[in-house]
Amino acid sequence: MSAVADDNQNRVAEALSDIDLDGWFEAHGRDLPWRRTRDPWAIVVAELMLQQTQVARVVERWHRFLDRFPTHAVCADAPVADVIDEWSGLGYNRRALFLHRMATSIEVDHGGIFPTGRAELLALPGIGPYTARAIRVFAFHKPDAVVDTNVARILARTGGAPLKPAGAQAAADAALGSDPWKWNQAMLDVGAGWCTARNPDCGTCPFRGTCHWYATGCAEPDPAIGSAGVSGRQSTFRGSDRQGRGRLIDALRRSPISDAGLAAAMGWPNDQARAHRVAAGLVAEGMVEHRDGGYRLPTG
DNA sequence: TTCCGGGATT
DNA sequence: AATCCCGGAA
Repeated sequence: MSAVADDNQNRVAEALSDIDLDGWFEAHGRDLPWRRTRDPWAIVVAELMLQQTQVARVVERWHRFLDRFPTHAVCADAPVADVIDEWSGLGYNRRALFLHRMATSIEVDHGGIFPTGRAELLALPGIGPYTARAIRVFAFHKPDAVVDTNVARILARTGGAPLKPAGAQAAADAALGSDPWKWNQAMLDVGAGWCTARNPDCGTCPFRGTCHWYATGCAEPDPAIGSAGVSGRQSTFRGSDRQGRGRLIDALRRSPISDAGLAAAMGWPNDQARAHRVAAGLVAEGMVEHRDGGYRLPTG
């Protein structure tokens, strides 16, 4: 934690520390399948999926993915195309690529042993500050506090004011309870089910007695808006490069596409230039191969 | 029909 | 700061 914690961080830590989150979790926490394992591979697969897909739909896909790639070694030995294929419908397909590269790195760089250090985890493809801490606490019971957008929203609201980037993580670190696993899972559940972005359920929230925003009658503006780590608005999907990329990857899951068929596959039959530009980006990322006059998913 | 969520990367 | 995906809610 920061040595120069400001008043807002201190308010957050006090507001959170007054609550028995472990007890709350026992009574109200969600019983999710990835909470029944401590296998780091199973947990990292869940965390990557949860970065982009809602819990209800991840459950089935998590089981299916692990049936096909039960260990990082199995995943590393499989063609990248198989992992991208299994990712179908989940969105943000490059995370399938990251998962395959991660599995390979664990084999090649870590002797097949899943690393536990924050720096080693951060160096793995697709793992950032949140996921590194999530692996450490959910697989290895290390005393880390995770800050995703849900937790960041709780921090800002309980303190009653927006936090700066360093302040959000520091406040969570300072508030971390004696059972880090339960504390973090409880925070994620409160953020997802009570302290929601729209229409928060303050009446039954475990923090209603200590939340500074609730004490003000939830006065506008919502302190979570613009606070560090809280996601904001996003660009439209319709007509975006992302949409064309998604269409191409989906087409390539079925069969290779010739240069001549590229624009149509991406949904831009009248814009060859755009199709080839966006496809070139996918090639550069390693999501797609271009050879023999066509595009295909990478086999390596 | 538009809006919303979600962390990592460049 | 912008980009990356898709389904479900509003």
